[in-house]
Amino acid sequence: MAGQAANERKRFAPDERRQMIVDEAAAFFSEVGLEGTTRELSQRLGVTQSLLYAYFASKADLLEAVFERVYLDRLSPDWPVLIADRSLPVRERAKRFYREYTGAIFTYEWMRIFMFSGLAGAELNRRYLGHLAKLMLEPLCAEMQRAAGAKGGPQMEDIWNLHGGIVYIGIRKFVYCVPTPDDFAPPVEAAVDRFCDSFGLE
Amino acid sequence: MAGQAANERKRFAPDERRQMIVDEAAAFFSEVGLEGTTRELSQRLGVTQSLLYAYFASKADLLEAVFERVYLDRLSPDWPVLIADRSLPVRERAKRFYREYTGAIFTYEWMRIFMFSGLAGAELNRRYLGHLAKLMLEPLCAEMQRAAGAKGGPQMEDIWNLHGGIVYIGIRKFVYCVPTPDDFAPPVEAAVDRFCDSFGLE
DNA sequence: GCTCTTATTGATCAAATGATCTATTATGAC
DNA sequence: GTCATAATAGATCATTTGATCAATAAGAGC
Repeated sequence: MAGQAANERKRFAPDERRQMIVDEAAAFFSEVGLEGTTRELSQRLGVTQSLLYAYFASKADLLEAVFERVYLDRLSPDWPVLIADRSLPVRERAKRFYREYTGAIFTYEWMRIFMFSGLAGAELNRRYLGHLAKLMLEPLCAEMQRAAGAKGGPQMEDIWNLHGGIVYIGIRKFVYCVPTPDDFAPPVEAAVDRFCDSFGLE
Repeated sequence: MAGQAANERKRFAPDERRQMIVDEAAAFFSEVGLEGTTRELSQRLGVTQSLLYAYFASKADLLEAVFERVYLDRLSPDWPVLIADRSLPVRERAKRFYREYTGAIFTYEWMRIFMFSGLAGAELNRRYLGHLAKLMLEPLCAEMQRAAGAKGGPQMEDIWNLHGGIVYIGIRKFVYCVPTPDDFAPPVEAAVDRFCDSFGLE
């Protein structure tokens, strides 16, 4: 059961092989944590451990590549446009944004790698949250304030509360591994609805 | 700078020493993660690594003791009583509960150990969440439904949304290490208020 | 002050792990 | 088919790490 037909040496172009490694590494480290061993990863790739070091100078180097792959392009450039689109009620914009946003990040890999790296104190996490706030949440907050007018809309801390309530669904599912609704859309929309209701937003 | 006056051997009663170890272990593992080494822990205790094995059969055994110490008695028996106390409006009950609950769990140690062990798949986490739901959240949900009457109160998934929005404050602070309000009470109360408002609860 | 119990130390083992280096061989170019 | 390039394997090193055990000495009781 140890090494079956493992001696079939297959040769790949460097770019292709590199991507194979990063892909599998993302899946692997999201499962077992950032301290997963290079040996176990190489086994899952059907490849020698030493091969990893032909593509990455160190394990930290490989992890950095994983972070980049996982974080990169998760924040769609369409979302700031959507949030600023005043032809739609803010409520509808918020719903669409969070439907798409949760669709993008509610995956086993993303949720867990984000948590693992957050706990490890990765600077990348704070940078990501900073971008998210600046590009999506602060504009959303401003749009809601504008729509609320004299009634006084939400402050950023309120927006973070909305955000947290929604993201927590993913945490329950992928970090705590407890049952959640199969379809995320209904609870997400309900959360946005309640939030808008409480601020009297259209 | 290595070992100063480290050869001062101090003797403690077993119970006392055991508690010293568990206390320091909780602080240690919450910082560096569950893969922190027994050697580094023993250094912080000013004690030999082998001493740890005089009190715990294995590292897993020590970790279990840490989990127990961190989780035990976090859920106050007063809370179910508070939640069921119909001499107060549900809104007020919910506020008090979450003020006290966040006061109990919003610590560096608790938040991070809970995350670390959650990611590690610890059964203890799911059991804790099960207890929390059964003893606090489900009764709270029922009380809110009762108070809402014909208007139709929240479902459990709504309660989880309220809960998540509040807990997320602690996650931001202790896991992601990003700025949060110094005083948790205002955002917590605001979240409960919005939630109750949206369900038309007194 | 002496003795006895046992909390604690120091040395050590075996396995695991990140990393390196040379030998091998698959693949494309001609 | 032959050759040269370089992708890959295999062996190996130096640390790290969980765990064990005999030796030591701190502190209580007499």
